[in-house]
Amino acid sequence: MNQKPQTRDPELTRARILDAAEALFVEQGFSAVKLSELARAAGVTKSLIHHHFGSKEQLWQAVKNRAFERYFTAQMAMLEEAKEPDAALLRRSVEAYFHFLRDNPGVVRLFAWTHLEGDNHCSELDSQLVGAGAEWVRQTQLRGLLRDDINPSHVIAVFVMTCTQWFEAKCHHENWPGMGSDEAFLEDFLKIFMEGVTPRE
Amino acid sequence: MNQKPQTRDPELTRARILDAAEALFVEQGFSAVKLSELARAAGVTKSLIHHHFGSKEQLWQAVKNRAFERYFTAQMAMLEEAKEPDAALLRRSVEAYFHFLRDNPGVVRLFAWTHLEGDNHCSELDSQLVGAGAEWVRQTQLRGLLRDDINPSHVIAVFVMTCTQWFEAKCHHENWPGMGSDEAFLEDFLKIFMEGVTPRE
DNA sequence: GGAGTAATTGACCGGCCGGCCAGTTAGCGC
DNA sequence: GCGCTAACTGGCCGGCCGGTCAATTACTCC
Repeated sequence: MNQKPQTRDPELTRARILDAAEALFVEQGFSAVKLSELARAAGVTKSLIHHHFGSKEQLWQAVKNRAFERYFTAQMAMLEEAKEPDAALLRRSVEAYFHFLRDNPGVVRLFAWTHLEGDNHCSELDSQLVGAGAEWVRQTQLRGLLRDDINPSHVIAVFVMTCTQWFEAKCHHENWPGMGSDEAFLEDFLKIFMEGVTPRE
Repeated sequence: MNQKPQTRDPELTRARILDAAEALFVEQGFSAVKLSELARAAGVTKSLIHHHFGSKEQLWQAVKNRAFERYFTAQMAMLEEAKEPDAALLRRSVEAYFHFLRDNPGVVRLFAWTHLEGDNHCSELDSQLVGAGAEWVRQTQLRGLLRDDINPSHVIAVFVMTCTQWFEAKCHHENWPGMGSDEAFLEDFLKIFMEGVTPRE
């Protein structure tokens, strides 16, 4: 580093390291990232990374914690904005979740890396989300607005997983014949999903 | 190697290397696997791996090609066994696919590693499967047995993606409150999915 | 203004990696 | 039986990794 005066701002330094680390870990996964490359991207030296985070592994844990905390906070905010639970709200929630993932592809990739390493630490946060969402579905079922022969957690799981996999596998399914755009797929998924969870007359 | 006589069987050697490689690559991903560990698991030396496959990267490509070819062949066989397309056949196909993935967790993981590295080579094989499946859905729609306002490829995509993500994210969602077993989830998914694709009277 | 601390740096280290090389030998064809 | 080739081995190498260490210095507190 030769241009910026060596002023001290440890909080800013930690944030820059975490930002650079997140970008590289999301793109390449833990093992493929080199600390020398990460240091360069963050504008610091490797020693400083060790000073602030201890080790590469601890930095990786910090990146995941920060990202999942952010995800949790954003989802909780959406949940708390929700009005009276009914079928229309469920539909809007699915749309919002789909658009959130579309706008945050890093989240999707981070989940995939985390699943592959068998790390279920993210459940500690998002199980509260799923629990709250399931309670919401249960209330809507009690009011007769959603069919009540389906496990409410499974209702949440179906749309969360379909949306997540859509964005994880984009490089794969975009070559399948006849596949439509993000919005076209969302529309079709909602047709199936909303019809499937609505009680029959 | 000290016990087995050094008999020569290059086909067997290649198969042993590929088997060991697949197991380790599926578990750890390309970057984290060391050739020394792989050689030990295969019962050969590193030099022999280079002799047969050229490089670590080429071995990884060979592993993926072999695995996706196997997946393709198995799915094609199931497609060709299929009787007259109707809603019951769609249901049985979803069940069969779910059980295939349950019994082959390595396939799910290999797809996830492949997606993360942005490799869409697997599309070259399975786009034929999706095309055939979509044509099958289209015929069923024409007969009035499935609702015809949904893109047939999206019908295939919805169940393929939900099933895949269910097994990829198992370590994650098994901690969500209220979640059921594999079969319980499959039952609920089928309730939603089959109701969603069936035409209303 | 000086002492002390923590932020920050650059050099260095031991370990380990992927790949290569020289050598051995199983086995096949003549 | 011999020549030849490809299967197979063990040692070695240069490069690069994660992490450490000694040193510098920004900055705070007294």
